Amino acid sequence: MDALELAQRNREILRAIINTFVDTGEPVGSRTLSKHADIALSPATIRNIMSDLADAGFLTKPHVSSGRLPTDLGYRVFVDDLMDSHTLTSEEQESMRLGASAQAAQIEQVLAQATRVLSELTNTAGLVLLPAGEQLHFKHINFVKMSEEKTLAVIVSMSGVVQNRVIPTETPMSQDELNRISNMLNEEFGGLALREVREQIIQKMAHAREDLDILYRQALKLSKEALSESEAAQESIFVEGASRVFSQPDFATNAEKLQTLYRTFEEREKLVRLLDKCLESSDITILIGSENDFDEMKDCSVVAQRYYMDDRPLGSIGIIGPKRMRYDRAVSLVEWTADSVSKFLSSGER
Amino acid sequence: MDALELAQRNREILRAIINTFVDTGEPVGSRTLSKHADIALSPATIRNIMSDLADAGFLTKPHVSSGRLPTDLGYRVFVDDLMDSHTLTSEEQESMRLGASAQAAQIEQVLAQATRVLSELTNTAGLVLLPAGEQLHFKHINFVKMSEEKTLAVIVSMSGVVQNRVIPTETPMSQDELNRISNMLNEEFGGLALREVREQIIQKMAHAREDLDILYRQALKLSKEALSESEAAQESIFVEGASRVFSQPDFATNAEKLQTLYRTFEEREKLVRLLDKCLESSDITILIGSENDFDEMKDCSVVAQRYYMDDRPLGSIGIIGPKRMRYDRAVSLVEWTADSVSKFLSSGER
DNA sequence: ATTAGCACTCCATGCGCCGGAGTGCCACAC
DNA sequence: GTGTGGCACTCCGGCGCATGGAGTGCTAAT
Repeated sequence: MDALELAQRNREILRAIINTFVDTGEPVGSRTLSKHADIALSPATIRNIMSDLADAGFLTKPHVSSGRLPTDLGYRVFVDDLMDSHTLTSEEQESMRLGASAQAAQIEQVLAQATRVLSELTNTAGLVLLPAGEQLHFKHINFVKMSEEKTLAVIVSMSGVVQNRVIPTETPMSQDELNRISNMLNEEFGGLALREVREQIIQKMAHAREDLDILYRQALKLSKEALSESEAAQESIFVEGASRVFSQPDFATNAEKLQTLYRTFEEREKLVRLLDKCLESSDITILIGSENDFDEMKDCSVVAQRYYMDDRPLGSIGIIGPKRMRYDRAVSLVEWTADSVSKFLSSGER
Repeated sequence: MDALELAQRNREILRAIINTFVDTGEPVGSRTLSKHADIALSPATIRNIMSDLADAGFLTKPHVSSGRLPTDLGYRVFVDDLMDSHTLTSEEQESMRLGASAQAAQIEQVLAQATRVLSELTNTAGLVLLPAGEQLHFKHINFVKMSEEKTLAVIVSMSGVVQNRVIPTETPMSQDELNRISNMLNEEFGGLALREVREQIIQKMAHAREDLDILYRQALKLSKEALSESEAAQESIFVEGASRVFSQPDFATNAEKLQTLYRTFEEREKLVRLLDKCLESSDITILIGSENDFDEMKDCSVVAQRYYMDDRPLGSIGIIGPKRMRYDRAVSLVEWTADSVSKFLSSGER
């Protein structure tokens, strides 16, 4: 008999356990729970139910004679089925107001601010994956001559992301020539996705015989360099308020865990991978404990959501915190933030 | 009678104490020291000397019956007078080779790599203050029209630093006009310090009557916006390997200290202030413990040095680690790194 | 089915004890 | 008077032990 299917009451108990555990951080015992307002059962009965829930894999206990706490699976059914949806207070909504000050800001600044607020409100680390590579659309390219051998390419995307790369140049060109090349490219490729631009360049280079303008061929060559694999190199992430995670009582006591966690946050590479995963689904993504693939983060959960510009997903924004977190609030706040950011990026405000 | 002035022997003892303390991390006692090869004195004698050194303020002890460890002042005389100068191994020198791979790199990447190596070799956090504001010289400016109300300014400095700012535009201009404005400015201001450019713009705006080209006046206005106070906003810093500091036994045990230290590293503002201070002197700067003005870092020391491009100081590079560090190695490595970076930035390699 | 009772387990805390490392001081020797 | 051996004293840290509290699992009664 499936503990979940059968008994509404069991679900109620599981929910209560998780709620109080999230609240207190202590394993919760049957006595404590029987005092809980909503539950009019004796400790003994609750013990039986707890035992069932533990058999079903939703609860566990740190040692044989202590209270229960949720397993990853327990949290999973909680967020999927049991959780009340949290409604944001108007202050919370207000804090996310991407104010008039941001009016003239670059996309990075908007995202950074949103992440900061998100981190503050949830008391976890705020993360945002910046738009990169495939997501970007070509707006403008510009070349600056740094020396005889080096040229700086500045690529501006429609969304306002600016990338720089230095490219070595074999055939020296004057700044004037570079300017003319910029102009050509801007007219030709404006508005296309970077991927498309890359493809077109390769095509055109293949077709371009000597009958073509030599400058044009230079232009193709330069821009190929400038745009090559720029996605991989540029996949980047902001992290805001990581120290909030470290000061959570769940970690602050355990020095080694803290160390490895700190290193993971510093490297960032794994965080990128996590947020990347969240990019795949249009729904909000919740990864609880070991559901993410990284052992050193098995005590953390991730809540993240894509953000858009004009219905095109650009990146993802979310939080990472201890497994023991207020998932209801986290979900609402992340959704609200992703929404605000998307609206801001898409609206005429920009 | 000054313990330092008088006795060469006392200095020898102090040096030995600091060396072994740096090595072991344990307070060092008279017995331990008497076994030290260089010291042929009985524990009792050493105790007397230690007592003198403690009276002079160079040593202290955690509790009444434990070994001695250096005070900040003790470290200070150590680095000033007692320290042997460390000669780098050829591997160490080799690691700092800013290799051919960096050939075509931007200044940020060079600095980031140097800092990473520095952090690895010293097992502390590597820091670098990026060139900003006053240090920068104008190379190229470029405007991209983002929308009717917003223009993106891309400023490239001689050293290869790229800054972006979005500026609100009242009078809409075509991309073509913007290009012409860029050209004007590039010709007019190329090579000047940003500060000078700002000054000239203000001067010229004051003098510019209607008899001047309207486009030129627009140019001045735009560039003034683009360059305004850009220094304050852009003063920025790289931190690499902060986790190395946190895992030092000096901190790893003390959870609260760790917390505040994390936060300090995350905010970065204080780190900027520290490195800024190091910019003032052309000598290598060593700040031991409370010698820096921040209480939360009174258990840390900073070793930093300016780096140059063509004899112009651009920023500073260094490390921050626990007070108990190998100052001799730190000094050599920081000097060597700053030197390598300066040579790289100044030489024809760029 | 639910509950009261009971024996049992485990953790955390506090206490006392003891050994080790180190100091400070005194007296003695050269 | 400078260096040294000896000795009493201090303090830290680890260990064993007892104790109380929280909680469980099981059984028997309602």
